Amino acid sequence: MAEQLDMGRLSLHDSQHAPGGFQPERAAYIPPHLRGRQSQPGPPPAMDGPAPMMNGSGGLGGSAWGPTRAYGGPPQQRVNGNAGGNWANAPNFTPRGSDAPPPQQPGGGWGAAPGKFDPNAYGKPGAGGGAARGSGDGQWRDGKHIPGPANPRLERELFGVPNDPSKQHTGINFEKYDDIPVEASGQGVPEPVTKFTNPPLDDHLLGNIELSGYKVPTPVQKYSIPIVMGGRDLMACAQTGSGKTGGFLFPILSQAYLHGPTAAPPAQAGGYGYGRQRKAYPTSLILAPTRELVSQIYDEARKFAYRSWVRPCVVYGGADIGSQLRQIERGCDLLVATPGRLVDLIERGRISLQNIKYLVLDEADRMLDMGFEPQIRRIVEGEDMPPTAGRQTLMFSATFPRDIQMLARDFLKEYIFLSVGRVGSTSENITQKVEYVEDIDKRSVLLDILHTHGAGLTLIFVETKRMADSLSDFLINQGFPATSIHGDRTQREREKALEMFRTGRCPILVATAVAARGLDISNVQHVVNYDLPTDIDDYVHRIGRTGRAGNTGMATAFFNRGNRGVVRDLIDLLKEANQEVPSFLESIAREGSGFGGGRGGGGRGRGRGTTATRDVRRYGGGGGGAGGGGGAGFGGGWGGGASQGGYGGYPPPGGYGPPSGGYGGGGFGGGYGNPSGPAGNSWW
DNA sequence: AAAAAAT
Repeated sequence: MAEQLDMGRLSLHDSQHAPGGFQPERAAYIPPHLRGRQSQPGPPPAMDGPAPMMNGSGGLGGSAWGPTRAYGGPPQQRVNGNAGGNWANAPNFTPRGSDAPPPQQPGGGWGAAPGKFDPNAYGKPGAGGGAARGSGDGQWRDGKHIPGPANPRLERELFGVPNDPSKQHTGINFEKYDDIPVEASGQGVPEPVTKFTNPPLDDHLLGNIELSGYKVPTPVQKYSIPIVMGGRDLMACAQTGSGKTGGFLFPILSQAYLHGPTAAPPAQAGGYGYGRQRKAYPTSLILAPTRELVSQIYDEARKFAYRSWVRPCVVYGGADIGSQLRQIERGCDLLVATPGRLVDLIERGRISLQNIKYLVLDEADRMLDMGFEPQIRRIVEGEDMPPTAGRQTLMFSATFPRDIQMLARDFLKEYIFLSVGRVGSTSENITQKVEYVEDIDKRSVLLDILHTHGAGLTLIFVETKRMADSLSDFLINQGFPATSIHGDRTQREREKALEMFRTGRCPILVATAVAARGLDISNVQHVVNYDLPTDIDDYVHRIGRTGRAGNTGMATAFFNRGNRGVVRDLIDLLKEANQEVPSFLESIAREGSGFGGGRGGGGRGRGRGTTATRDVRRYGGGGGGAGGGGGAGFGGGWGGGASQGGYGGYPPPGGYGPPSGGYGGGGFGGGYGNPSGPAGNSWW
């Protein structure tokens, strides 16, 4: 079945093939070591003049960074002008090309005089000009970034029409984010930036940021930009909505624009016959857990890569692999992927990681929850990815349990630890209500709510896929324009449901956890937790779907005794957000069995169960911490010796700072680096 | 307990 999402995504590129022009059946692929080399006889033109516009000739770009554009179009050559280039600021990185200069490099290859390549090297006279490709159709030449031509149509697609609410950016930016607490620790933390300016950011990137409508960096971005641009590894505890996508895309792309592609081709033995090895060598890899998330990141990347020489690609399962392969073949500098599909492509020999300079693991905790650890380890440690010293690694995770610490220890080098406050917790623009509703009454109470708050988008969370189906069926039978999204629906159905919801044609969406995190849907007016999650972090994520972008939002939760496991966390959260705490919550909390409210005992004690964000190297390194004393008031954290008890309240009332007696001993049970106890994410 | 993810 054709995947609508995929088709939609790829149609851009497809439509950019030269109309009636050169359109080979398979993308012609120039192996990286042959790029930057003449494919046709003829003297190389002078390189010092302005970049020749190659209208009417298909540009077969030359970049060791990634495969080349094979189709006709405006200038696409990305000739390697910076020999030995190393735009990653990563220290100790040796361009591979200098180790293994490939044969047949007339006119100098890697390590030769910069800027002496032939911009016309891959001109294909008569190949016919096509529409500008937009993202990634700029060039790198003579050590300079030469952006592609403006493309109004694409600009509208990427950035939207001004004042079109359906295209407005949500969840980021806005000065109100300034009150999100951020704490950075580690050796040599650079000063945060306060604005989007050059320096340190590249002008072309700044232009795209402006087109995107972002005015001020979010707190994560203020810190991550100088950290990443300074060549440092980063472990950031931050959640969706904090602007972390920009937090890694901005510095990565800025470096790419400032320093150009690496001139190093992948050193590889064996023949490269044309059309034989069609392998992509991306320089940035971003891994994320869900298809929706990688799509979203890709969409952002396309904006910020607009007219640049960096070409973003996305791959994920459930969609036609053929079209993804073709997309990759046309050039792949920055790859956004779910782990499974990436492994598949690596196995097929279509992607090599040996040019990776930037590795980003987004929502790392979620990826481990979903069982991706083997694939992730394989990708990072078991393939041809450069070792930690040869790349820059950025990890983002909402929480920092033991297994994530292990991952950080194995994947990162001397990293800076960034702890970013929870967006939802500080904002009071979400009105949270908790109602006591027995299971059998939920439907009728929901109908009441839908009748009362008719206008606007309503997102309803349930726990099971079956419930999602039955509830949306019920609502439809009751005459409500509802649809549903969950993991048993096809990718196409999911996309369709989201689109119907986004556009308001189906203003009621019943969702499982698949939609809880990461989805940036604007204008959600009301989030109903029809079934409360068992994890308060999930609750925070869910209600974070509303009240975004400075709008006010409403969140209603149906609570009954089946949810008493979260009652303590819920109360704390409501108080923290200055919300009313219904008295039944307090009394049910008192019914609870004393210590820990049933949570801590199993060994997961996680402070209040919310995002725990301590830099273990500072606060938890000692091996002896016996599960943390669980400071007064933090219900969890009594897990006993091997738990992570007491390691973290979320920003304690007094803000960040060294842990004081108030919250636990800060002991990570068995100690950082020693996997003796139960796994950090064990079931309870 | 559920969900998601390569085929």
